[in-house]
Amino acid sequence: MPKLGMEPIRKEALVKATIVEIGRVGSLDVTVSQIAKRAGMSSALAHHYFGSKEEMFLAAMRHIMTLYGAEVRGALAAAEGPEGRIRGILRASFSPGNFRREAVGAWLNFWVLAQTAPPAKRLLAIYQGRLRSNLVSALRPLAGDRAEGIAESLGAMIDGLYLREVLKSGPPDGAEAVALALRHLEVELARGAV
Amino acid sequence: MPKLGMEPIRKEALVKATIVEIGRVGSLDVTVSQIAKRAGMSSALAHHYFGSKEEMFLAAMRHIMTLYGAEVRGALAAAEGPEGRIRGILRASFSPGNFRREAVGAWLNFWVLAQTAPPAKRLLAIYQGRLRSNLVSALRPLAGDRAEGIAESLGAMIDGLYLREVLKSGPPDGAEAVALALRHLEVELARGAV
DNA sequence: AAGTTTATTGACTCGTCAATCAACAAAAAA
DNA sequence: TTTTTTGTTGATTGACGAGTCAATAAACTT
Repeated sequence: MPKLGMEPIRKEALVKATIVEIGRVGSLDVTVSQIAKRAGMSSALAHHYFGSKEEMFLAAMRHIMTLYGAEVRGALAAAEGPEGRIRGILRASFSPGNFRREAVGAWLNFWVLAQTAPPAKRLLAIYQGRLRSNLVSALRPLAGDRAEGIAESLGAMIDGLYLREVLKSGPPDGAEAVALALRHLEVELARGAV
Repeated sequence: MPKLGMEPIRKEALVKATIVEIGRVGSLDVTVSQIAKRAGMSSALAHHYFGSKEEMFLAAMRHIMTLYGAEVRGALAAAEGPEGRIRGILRASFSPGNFRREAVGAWLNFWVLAQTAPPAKRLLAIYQGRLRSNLVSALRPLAGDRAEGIAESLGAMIDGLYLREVLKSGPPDGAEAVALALRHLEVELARGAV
């Protein structure tokens, strides 16, 4: 039965199952067996490919970040002018793919892990650095030396909206989140113009 | 040796130890033994007084929220005018007592729990309701029917700043957080005036 | 004095789960 | 064809930890 070249297929299945299960249970307390079962294999195989549960979760987060990064790059390429670029970043942040329950739940648990686990901390730093740099470079032409500060507060706003998304009951509403973030931005820029 | 009337003393010690240990370990995976040890008693006694680990953690969060609530009430009583009231709420949110590492770490883990544990969910809803109502009533005279929207975005901002606080390394800096939140507010209000 | 309530803990139960291992199967390489 | 590499799992290990319990003791009640 063993077909060759299963590794990437299995890994992808595990990564997706990890996200689903963590979203379902709401914490990192999911067992490897649960994840493996959802991915259609034994827990031993999951360990075989990833070595440890933490490694599995980190791979899942890398996957989420990769998708997000691709969406941001797409939006940046299509955007016209600095303001369009910022709108693009924000819309990507709250797009249905990234702002869905499971992904946001994964983020929440990732934050917990990043407090103490160095690999998670590093990964988070990379992500935050990219977001920050994207925001700053788009803001620079609009806000000059206020770019850093605005990027900072926009970043906090985005995180806060993610957090509220996990905590609220009811269906996700990316549109409202984008609206709030955009209003914040708009208002900051308007202030600069004054 | 048993002195009577130990219950409140033990409970308080446990509540404080819970916060410290969760802050130290960074997750809810602290053992009851660790907490009990820090509080200077056996784990059996901790179970005797609280029944379960979750109950213990909820008591810790109630404690944190009580302190915060007291500080907010104090600030509101001393504040002059609606804008002063909002500033008071924000300053209380980021005061050294509430914005310290341990407390913020406890919040992060509380959010995780509130995703799924109904008692935590209820407690969070109560807290969020109070914050929202405080903000809205202070904002009403300044922003009229935009009060709800501003309260919403200010709330998200506060959560986001808390989150960033746990994640960043280095000493806590409540002052900068207040500054960011106040700027956000100021800018929202300025926009209303236009 | 006898009985009850409160405080306290060491020892134990019971369950769970990450990680490992031995073993089996099929494809590819030699 | 033998050997090696890749895929796969059931069973097991080993550790850990929440919650219970029996037992001990001091204080308070009657």
